[in-house]
Amino acid sequence: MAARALLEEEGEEALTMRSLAERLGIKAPSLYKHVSGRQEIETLLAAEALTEMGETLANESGLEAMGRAYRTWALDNPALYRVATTRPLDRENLTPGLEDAAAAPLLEALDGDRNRARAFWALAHGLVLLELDGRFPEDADLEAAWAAGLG
Amino acid sequence: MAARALLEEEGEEALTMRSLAERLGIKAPSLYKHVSGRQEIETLLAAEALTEMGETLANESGLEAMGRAYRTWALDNPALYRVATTRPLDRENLTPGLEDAAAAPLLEALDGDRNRARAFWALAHGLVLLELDGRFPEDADLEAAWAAGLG
DNA sequence: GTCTATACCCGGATAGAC
DNA sequence: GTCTATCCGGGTATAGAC
Repeated sequence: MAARALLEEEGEEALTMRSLAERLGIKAPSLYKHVSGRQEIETLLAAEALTEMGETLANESGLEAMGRAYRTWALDNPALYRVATTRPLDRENLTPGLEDAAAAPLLEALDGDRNRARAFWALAHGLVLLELDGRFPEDADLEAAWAAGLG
Repeated sequence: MAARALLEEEGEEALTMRSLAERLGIKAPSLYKHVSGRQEIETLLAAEALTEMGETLANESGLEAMGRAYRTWALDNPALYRVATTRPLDRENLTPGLEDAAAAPLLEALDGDRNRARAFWALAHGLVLLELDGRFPEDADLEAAWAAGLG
């Protein structure tokens, strides 16, 4: 989708109906013939991101590898990561099962322990967001922080 | 500060120069005689939040108790929590040492292990944000997730 | 499906009078 | 330290012609 490229090239706030239209070579009002509004675009983006993140984790074995893959994906797609994870999900307009499918690889790696899966997700989410927001000192050894959290 | 009450009563987006002025019974342009702009207000709020969070953790012993206290503070001050933690810190305009002071109690509880302290913070931050954003299922046992992460 | 025109709302910030 | 008047920018979305 064009929205994704716009998001990553110009940042989260640049995703507006006007700039998206401009990128597509049309005028903003024309967008409403294709989507119902901004919310729908964000839901589509979140779905795409969740699917990709699930696939990424499915390719790894072991918590350490999954953590590394999670971080890499997020740092490679920071704006999309935020759109997909830092706001309430519009579950009513999301393909049923998509959210669970994205979480499945991790849950399997943890033998179905949902509490540990939630804790792992939160740890990874927190580490990624704090890194993206520049909250750690410049000289912080983030690999070591990940290792400390997973150990 | 009046900004804090506004934030918690009406949400993060309600913190505008106009609405803050209205709450103070003056007009928006008058605010600029007291602060340089919106950024300064956010920095003051972040400083207040960090101080309080540090004090809150200083009153607890043990990681479990600190986790509980962290969560409680964040859920009691969700909008302020976000202002203070989900954006880059304007360190140049923050009292020197304030950031370190807020982190000190946790660092001490972990015998100065910065990596474990960063992992703990990230875990707590992730759990809080995912909870605030409604990302966990309604029936999720979040106490158990916290316990799983700290165990 | 695209356009133009437009309505409507919001925001941060400044100038200059009092 | 407050006001009024204003500038300038931004956003979502609709109506109606083509």
